[in-house]
Amino acid sequence: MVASKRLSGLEQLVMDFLWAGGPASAEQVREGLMTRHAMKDATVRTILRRLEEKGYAAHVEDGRTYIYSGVERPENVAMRAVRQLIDRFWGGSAEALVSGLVEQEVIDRKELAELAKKLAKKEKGS
Amino acid sequence: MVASKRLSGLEQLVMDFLWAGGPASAEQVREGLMTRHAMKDATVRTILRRLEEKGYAAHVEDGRTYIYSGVERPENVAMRAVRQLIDRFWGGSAEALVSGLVEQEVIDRKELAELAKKLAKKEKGS
DNA sequence: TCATAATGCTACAACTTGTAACGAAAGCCA
DNA sequence: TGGCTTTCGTTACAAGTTGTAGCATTATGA
Repeated sequence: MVASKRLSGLEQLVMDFLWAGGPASAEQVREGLMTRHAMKDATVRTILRRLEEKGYAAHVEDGRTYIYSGVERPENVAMRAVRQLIDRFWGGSAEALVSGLVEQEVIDRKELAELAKKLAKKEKGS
Repeated sequence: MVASKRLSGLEQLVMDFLWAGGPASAEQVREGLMTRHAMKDATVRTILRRLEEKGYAAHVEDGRTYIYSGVERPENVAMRAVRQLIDRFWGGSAEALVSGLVEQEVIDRKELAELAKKLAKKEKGS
């Protein structure tokens, strides 16, 4: 199943935690997010359950404990999100997005040139 | 005000229409979206009103008719969305996003190189 | 003045979101 | 072995969002 439904703010927070920190139990998630967003035990569990329902997370059992992790790698989720934006705003052209990044000075022309060069080399290498 | 709240599916559809087709009356929006999503007159109006509340659209009056249009240019909205993704998934590095686009073959190495060259030239020109 | 067109105001059921209580089962320690 | 603790399953619930629209009001032109 492809994780495609939208995530709420809290759901995003939890997924980010899992993506950044790797697999974790409900309690570990709760502790890890403590400072940024305090929650009761039951609340974290609800969020994790919903993330499973939406297809973003899954768990394996370690004794009596559920260990949750992201189903897909974040790169894939991220890329799907970017593709959607490209389709919606740049008519499907990734080049147009890159141009936009340069025009809006999110990325520097020089750096882009360097990067392009580096990536071109990499091709020969692989 | 900065349009920052999330848009629902239908709200997105309507904004896309306004962005693509320029300013339009409620009736024009309804007709324009007819095939993709039929709605009663009152429904379109509700959506347009909500888009105004959320700061995405605004209207001017033409006689008794309201003409709606996007408050911000789509490029800006798009770029903000992309930036958010970059922060969330690529730790704020636009370069990392571009690398990802190449790795996932959303954009071709050669094309990127061409584009980078073209953009570098453009700089001198401007 | 009467039909028409456009807006304003209000409503409402279904779904989502954040928050959590309560209870059951399963180990662990005295 | 009988609680105490941990962990999960089930259920709830108010507030907000979403899609959908009815009805009243007000200009406007014939």
